[in-house]
Amino acid sequence: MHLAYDGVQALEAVKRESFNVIVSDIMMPNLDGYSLAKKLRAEGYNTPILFLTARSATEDVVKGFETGGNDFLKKPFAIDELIVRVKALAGRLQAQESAETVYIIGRYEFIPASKILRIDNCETILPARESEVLLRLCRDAGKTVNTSALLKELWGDDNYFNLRSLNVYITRLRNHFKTDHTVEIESVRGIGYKLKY
Amino acid sequence: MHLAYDGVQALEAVKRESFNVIVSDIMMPNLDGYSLAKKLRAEGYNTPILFLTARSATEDVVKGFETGGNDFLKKPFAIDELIVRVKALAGRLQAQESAETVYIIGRYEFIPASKILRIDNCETILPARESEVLLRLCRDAGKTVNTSALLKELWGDDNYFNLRSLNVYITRLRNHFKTDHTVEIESVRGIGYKLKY
DNA sequence: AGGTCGAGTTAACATTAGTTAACATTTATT
DNA sequence: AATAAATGTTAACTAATGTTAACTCGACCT
Repeated sequence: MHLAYDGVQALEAVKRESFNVIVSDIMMPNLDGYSLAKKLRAEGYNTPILFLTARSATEDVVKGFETGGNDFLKKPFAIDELIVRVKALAGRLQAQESAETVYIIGRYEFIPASKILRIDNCETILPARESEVLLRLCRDAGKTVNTSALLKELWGDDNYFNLRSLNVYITRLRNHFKTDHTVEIESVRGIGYKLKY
Repeated sequence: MHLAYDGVQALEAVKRESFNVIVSDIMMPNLDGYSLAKKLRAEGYNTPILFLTARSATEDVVKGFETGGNDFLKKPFAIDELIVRVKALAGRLQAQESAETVYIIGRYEFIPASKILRIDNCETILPARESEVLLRLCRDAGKTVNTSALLKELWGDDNYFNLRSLNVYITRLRNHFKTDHTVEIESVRGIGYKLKY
C-alpha cells in the first residue's frame, strides 16, 4: 500500500515496490494518469490500473483504456463501488489458480503445484526456482514480464546478482522448451521477458 | 456474435457456442443478469461479463461484481464507451495487431510478433528496434511517416541523437531489402520516410 | 561424522543490441 | 558553384543478455 502525490512519484514507487492494483487520478501534476499508464505498459508492467476522473467525457474514458487502463470510475463515486472494482481487478491477477491449475504451453503441459513439465508423456520435475519463474511468465503469457518486478516478487530484491541468476534460469527454461520450437521465451532488452507460443 | 432475448436464451447460447465477452442487461425476463452470471460461474464458464443497467444504485454495482460480473456500465451510456470496455474485457486492445499479423512487402514476409523477415525461405530475426521501425513503416506503407512522430512513439523523445539512431536503423533495414529492388525505403527530406513496394 | 547429490548462486567468457562518433554524400538555397 | 543542413554509411563502443562451468551449501543417506 503506497500513496503517491503525482505521476512521477507513482512511477518511481511502482518501479521500487510491487503492486497488485494501481488506482490513479487522471489529472495530476508533473505526469498525468494517461502518461503514467503508457509509460508503465511500455516498460512491461502489467499491473491493472483503475482511473478516477472528475470529467465524464467519453473521450476521456476511451483514452483511458487506450493508454493501457483497465477500469474507469467517474467522480463522485461510492466507496463501495471503488472497493468492489479494485477487488475485481486484483482478482483478475490471482484468477483462480487452484492446486490443479495446468498451463498448456504449445505441446507442453506445466503443472505449477507439482512443478511438472510434461511433453509427450515425458515428465520433468522442475527445480523450485525454475518453476516459479516459469509460473510467473505463464501468468502473463504473451505479455512482457518486467524483470525488476519479477525479481522483486521471487527474490525480494532486484540487484545485479539476482538479475544474473534470473538470466541463468531463463537459459535453463529455454533448454527445456527446445523440443517444441513454437514455444519461445523472448527477451525484451532493458525491460523483461515474454513467453510466446 | 449472438443476441439473446432473455437470460435463459443467453445461458443456452453460451453453452452452445463460445464467446469472448458477454454483455448483459440486469433486468431481463425469466432469468435476470445476476442469476445468469451466477449460473455461468457455477458451471465453470469464465467468459467476461459486462452488465448494463438503468438503475444507478451502488448496491447494484456491488452485487454485479459479486455474482461474477467483470464490468458495469450505467445507462444511458455512450456507444464508444461500451465498445472500449468490451475491447478491454476481450483483452484485444493492445492487440489490434494480432499475433499472427503478417505484412507482405514485395517478395518479403514480415511477421512483427516474431520479428521474422523472410524471403525465399531465408529467415532473418530482426533486432527489436529494427522490427519496431519497420512495423511503423508498414502500418503506413506508401505514406510518409513523420520522423518526429516515429521517434516520439518508439524512443519517447525526438532529439538529435535519437534521430541519428533512426538514420542508422533505416540504413540497416535498407540492407535487408537489397534482394528485392522493388522494395524501397524512401526518405522525404525534412519530413520522414516512406516504405514503397 | 563423512559422503554424495542436487539446487541455487556466482564467476567467467561470449554474443548481441543499441547508441554514438566519424566521415561521406546528397539536397536545397543562395 | 559555394555553402549549409540533412541524411547515408560504416565502424567502434557500451551495456545487456546468453551460456557454460565451477562453486557453495544444505538435505539426505550410511
